[in-house]
Amino acid sequence: MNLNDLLLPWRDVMVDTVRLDRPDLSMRQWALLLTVYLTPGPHTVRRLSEELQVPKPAISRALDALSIHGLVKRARDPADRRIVLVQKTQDGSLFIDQFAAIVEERDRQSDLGPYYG
Amino acid sequence: MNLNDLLLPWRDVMVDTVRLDRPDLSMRQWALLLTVYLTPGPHTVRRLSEELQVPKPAISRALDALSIHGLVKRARDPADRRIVLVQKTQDGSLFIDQFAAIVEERDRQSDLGPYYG
DNA sequence: TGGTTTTGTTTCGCTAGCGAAACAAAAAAG
DNA sequence: CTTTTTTGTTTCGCTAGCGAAACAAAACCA
Repeated sequence: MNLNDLLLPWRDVMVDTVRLDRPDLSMRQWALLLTVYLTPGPHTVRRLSEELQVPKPAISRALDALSIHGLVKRARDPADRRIVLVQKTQDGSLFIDQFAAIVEERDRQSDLGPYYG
Repeated sequence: MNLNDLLLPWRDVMVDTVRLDRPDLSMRQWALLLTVYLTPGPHTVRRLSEELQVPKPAISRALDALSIHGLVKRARDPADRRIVLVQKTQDGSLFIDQFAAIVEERDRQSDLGPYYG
């Protein structure tokens, strides 16, 4: 598999996400969002900070940004009220689905090859 | 194909690129970089602006950032000296190759499935 | 109870990036 | 020549994001 076949879907998806009007997220915010939606929880600030290898304040700020767009929400752990549990939202699930649709479409195009585009 | 199979490689690659120390590029800068390296040229500021649907000054600034990291270079078109041709560099090619290695590795992991991780 | 640790947020000074508008340089048109 | 158009950069005021350090609140410990 050559470089183009491998990376072209990535280019296409990135260009699509750059183009669209919707919330333009930084790479960190994307990584955080996808982690919350695709990997098993519970997702706490501490765990996210360790997993992404990003300082806690940066996680906190990124959560602010994602929350403003309604893509995630914070909830205190009732068993230990220091802990913040990062949770999915309906809007966030929709956003992820739309992103998945872009990825799927671009993957499909790439699989067909240039002669069928 | 479910949501996880489709998007997990994306999450993993984004997390990897967030983690690494090397130049942390914005989504726009990534889209621009991959466009220059993966699609046929010549790449002018105007064409990139139209293709990414991003204002020209934003392209110009993104090129500044990428140039500082040595990932692309600018060259005036000798035939029409208004035009700036955006060109690949050796460092940029290396950077792209490293990114491709991450994508390949993550795709491979995903193809094996969770039982072989 | 009074320290200590853990967890997450806020503040601080700073840098990078944004869109709109103004600008400079080169080429084209008249 | 002298406009006019094309191409890309710079300036402007502003917002968002950064890491380090300080901070607040809850839980733990002795």
